Order: sequence, then C-alpha cells, then structure tokens
Amino acid sequence: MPELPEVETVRRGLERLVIGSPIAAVAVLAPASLRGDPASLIGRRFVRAWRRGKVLGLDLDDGRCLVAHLKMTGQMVFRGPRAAGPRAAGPRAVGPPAGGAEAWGAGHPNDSLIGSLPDNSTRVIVEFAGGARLYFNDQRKFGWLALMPQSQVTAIPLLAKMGPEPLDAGAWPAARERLRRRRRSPIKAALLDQSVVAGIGNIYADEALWASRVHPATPVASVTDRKLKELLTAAAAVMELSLSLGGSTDRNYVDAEGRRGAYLDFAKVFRRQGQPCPRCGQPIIKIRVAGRGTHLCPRCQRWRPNGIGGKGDKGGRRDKSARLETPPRR
DNA sequence: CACTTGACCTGTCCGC
DNA sequence: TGCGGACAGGTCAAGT
Repeated sequence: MPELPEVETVRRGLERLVIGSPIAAVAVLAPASLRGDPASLIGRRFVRAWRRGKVLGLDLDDGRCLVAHLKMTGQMVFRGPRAAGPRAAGPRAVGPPAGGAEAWGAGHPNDSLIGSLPDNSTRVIVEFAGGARLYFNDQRKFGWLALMPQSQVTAIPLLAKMGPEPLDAGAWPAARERLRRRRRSPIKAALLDQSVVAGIGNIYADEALWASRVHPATPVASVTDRKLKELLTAAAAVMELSLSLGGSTDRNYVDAEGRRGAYLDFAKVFRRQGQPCPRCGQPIIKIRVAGRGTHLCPRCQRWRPNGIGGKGDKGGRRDKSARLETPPRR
C-alpha cells in the first residue's frame, strides 16, 4: 500500500520520466477512475510532479493539475516506446542500509512485478508524443485521478486538513498540537490520521511504534511529549530508510518503472508475526488496533499506563539476534 | 468535537 | 477442483 515513501518514490520517477513530453492520447478504461475530461489533456505537457502526504500531483502547462491518489493498489507505471517488456527498466542499484545484508536472495529487490501492459488492472493510459505511455493501474479501484485547476487542489478536503509532512524539519510543533487533540485515541489511530501527520500508513506506523517502544493501543494522553517526539523522529527515520530502498512492496506496489521496493526485507515487525523481535528475541505478535492489523513486540512495547517508560528492559543483555539485519528470503 | 465502525472494491488465501 | 468466506487497508460517511 503506497504510503509516503512509496508515493515519493513514484513522484521522483515521474519527474524524470514524464515532464515536458506533449500528451498525444488518453484512454480511459475505467471511467470512475478519472474525474475530468481526458480529451482536454491532449497537446498539454506535465511541468511538475509534487507530493503531499500520500497524494500525488502532476501540474500541467495550462494551469491545471492531474491529482492522483493510489490508495491501496494504485500504480503509476511508465513505459518508453522501445522499452517494452517486464525488465525494460533494468535493475536499480539499491543497496542494503549500513550494517547491511549479506544476501538479497536471487531476483530481488530489483525485480519488476509488472508484465505486459496494459493488464487487467489498467484504468487509464496517457500516451505521449513518441509513444511512451503512463499507465494508471489499480486492482481494487480505490484509487483515483482528478483533473482540476491548480488553484482548486488545496481545497480537496483531504489536502485542506492534512497535517504536517513528517520529513520536514519543522513538523514537530504542528504534529504535537494535532496529536494532543486526540486524547483518548490509540496512538496508532492518531498516527494513521492524515489530518494529524501526513503520509504515515499501516507499515510505517507499526515500524515507528516498535522503534520507539510504544504500544500501539496506548492512548495519546498517556504518551509524554518526549515520547511523542521520539515517535515522530522514528517515523521520519523509518520512512527515510524506506525511501532509500525504493519503498515497501507488500502486495503490488511498484515505482514509476515497475520495480518493487525493498524496505520490507528490513522491516522489524511488519508482517513478521511469529518471528523473533530483533531487539529482544520475543516473538512478534499481530493484533488489531484501530481496526487495523498491527504488529508489535509484546515485550519491548508494553503498555505503560503513565506513558513514562523505563528505558526498555534494563536487565536483559542484548540477544545476539539484535544485530540480525539479514533480510529473510521471501 | 472526539472517536468508532462500516462501506467501498477485488484478488488472494484458507478450510471444507 | 471448486466454492464460500475472511482478509487486506486509505479514506469517507455515518454512527455513538
């Protein structure tokens, strides 16, 4: 599911690939997936690719914008005219983070998940002069594209009330204020609320909560400012790391060139129920918080009623597995 | 308002 | 092999 690092990865790809080329044709295979008149795109060019939270925007040279939300299964995949075929984009030189992994496992993480296009999830195709194409694919049809004047973009309700960008240096004061409004909310629900902080989804919420040793169900009011700040810092760090790895491919996320992301190979808790916690060795569990599947270490992330945690478990000497950075083979 | 739950949608997985 | 049902989760609408 595309969250901030995934959408940003797509944005960077689109910026390189689709800016400046005149649009020659548009095919809408699923009318509900695009709001606005597709024919009005013909002859126009994209001039800029931006992102806010999980929302993607492609500004046009006529003052309008093609706004996109990928939701769960949306993809924006570019194919050049003579670069047809699954591996056309070629491998990305993604390396493991510092401390790194020995082995990637064959065929990963540079593999494309995309075969020939269009496929049965293709909803909209934008064709550029010269034959290159941008495919908007969306298996579940939750995602959308919308054509509107740039001046109206900020009026989209989601964007109008969106919280601060967690990767911005100055995000903390605004994030703190918005978090504090949610008193009884489980901290995870607040993190997932885009009007509190932008761009965090289920994967990075779980990862950040683990990193800062906060139980996802802890009411916000029970978390100290110090801990909240630590949590926000952890969320930013985790998303920066993911960005450097091309994002997370849980189901079908791919970047603008069809390549999957490698972050999940380094995830500490997400989709790792039953595996040992990298810090303490206790098996990771999966529970339900705020209606979402939630992964945590029951030992590291105890619920501390006063929000003031001891500094982890002081007693336990670090298990050797704490250094385990090797991605499992999936 | 704060907070929770269900709906939207479809591919995948599991048990029978 | 096929089938029913649970499940996945970002956002919105409607509920308490």
